[in-house]
Amino acid sequence: MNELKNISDFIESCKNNCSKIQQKHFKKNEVITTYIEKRNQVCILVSGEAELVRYDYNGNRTIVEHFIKNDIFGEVFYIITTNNELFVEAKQDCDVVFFVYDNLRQKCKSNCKFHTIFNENFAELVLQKVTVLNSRIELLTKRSIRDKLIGYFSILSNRNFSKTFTIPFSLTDLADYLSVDRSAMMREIKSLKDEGFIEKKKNKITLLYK
Amino acid sequence: MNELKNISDFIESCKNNCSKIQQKHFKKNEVITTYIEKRNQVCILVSGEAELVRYDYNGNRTIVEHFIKNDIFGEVFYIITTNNELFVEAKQDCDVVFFVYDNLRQKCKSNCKFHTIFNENFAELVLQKVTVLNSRIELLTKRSIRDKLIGYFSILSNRNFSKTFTIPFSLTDLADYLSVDRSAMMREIKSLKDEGFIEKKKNKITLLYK
DNA sequence: AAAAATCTGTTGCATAAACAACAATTTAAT
DNA sequence: ATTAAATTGTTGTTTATGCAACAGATTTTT
Repeated sequence: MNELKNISDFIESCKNNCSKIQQKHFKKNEVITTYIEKRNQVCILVSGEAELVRYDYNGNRTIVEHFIKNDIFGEVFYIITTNNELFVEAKQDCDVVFFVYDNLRQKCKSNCKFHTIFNENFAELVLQKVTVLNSRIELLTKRSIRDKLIGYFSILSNRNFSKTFTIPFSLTDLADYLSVDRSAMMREIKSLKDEGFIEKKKNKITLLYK
Repeated sequence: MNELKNISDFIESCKNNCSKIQQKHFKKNEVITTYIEKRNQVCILVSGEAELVRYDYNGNRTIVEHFIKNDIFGEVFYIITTNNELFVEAKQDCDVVFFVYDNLRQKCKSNCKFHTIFNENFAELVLQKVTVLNSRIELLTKRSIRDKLIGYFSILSNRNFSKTFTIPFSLTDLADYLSVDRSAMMREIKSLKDEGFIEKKKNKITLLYK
């Protein structure tokens, strides 16, 4: 079985091979897709940065997921219920590849490279996604803003093999990602600094404990 | 491709076929497995009821996941970081099937039915899990206890195709599942009743809106 | 290069949620 | 059948978080 380390490169290499794949370019702030109807769409971020967001009736914005290159998303991963208004927004200019899950699973008539290899690796990709989602649930179930911050910092620290790391988005976005009020979060970050748990220079954090 | 509607039955039908599968019985309250080392274990609940729980330093208990028959879980689905103390507890007497992910993916030497069919369906199973996890994230990102309750009730209502449904665990457990304080949740349920949004008889809820 | 927009940092105040504690009820164990 | 354990329902008090608002810094747009 071929390992699919870099999906984007792989897709690039066989894009003209399969007629069922579509690629589109999006400018910053454009809406890439919405999760409203159930079309079983699968999307892969080939370049750029995007977020799955939700606004509630109070105008609270939640960053449900944050996507970077090679990330896979789309409605296939959701049970659509009417109370959700989810859409994926381009944070930077993006290239996105679309295809439909049903087409993917059925063997392509032309038996193309894309379908064969992708099928072989799909389970692994989805499994990967499950681990990410589980970490996210870990975070969201923490009871206080402080615990959420510490948990999130710990994930970034592990991912970076270092006590120092950079928060991959703005603090405003971080609050929306942790699903808490920004000013309350800022206050908590300040306490963590004052109490000597962390050091912070712009978006660069250093953990001072353990 | 064979559809894997009922995993437990399928496993039962080919249990003696493959030496790599292990089945164990657990009594209520026993610990089925812990997510501490990364052994890539995959578990399937063949019968009974179990929960993935975490206790934090304050003694707060969180029900991270709730498993029923045919649910699939295990460390494969987690990135292990030392701050987590996750374990799966039997809520009722359980039968659980264990195997290792690496063994699963490699074709079994004896080319057994289990490996073949399971492999074919693994992506679908994991995809299913992703949708469940995404719904859970949806819930947990809601900003208030009230919104979490309404969101959860809405999921149960949809799943049941009815405005009336039964909460599948105790109210104490529900609070641990929504990751909120029980008494605060009770107060909120009371408000929902008083304001005429819901009706409640024991664990049976009826939605009175929309 | 100037203007506009967004993000950061901070604060006072309001309020939702946590904490703590207990009685009543229900369920499980002996 | 009785005791023990767990769950439910409730409430007063405390605390953490949300809300609102603003000034200064930074980034983006024109």
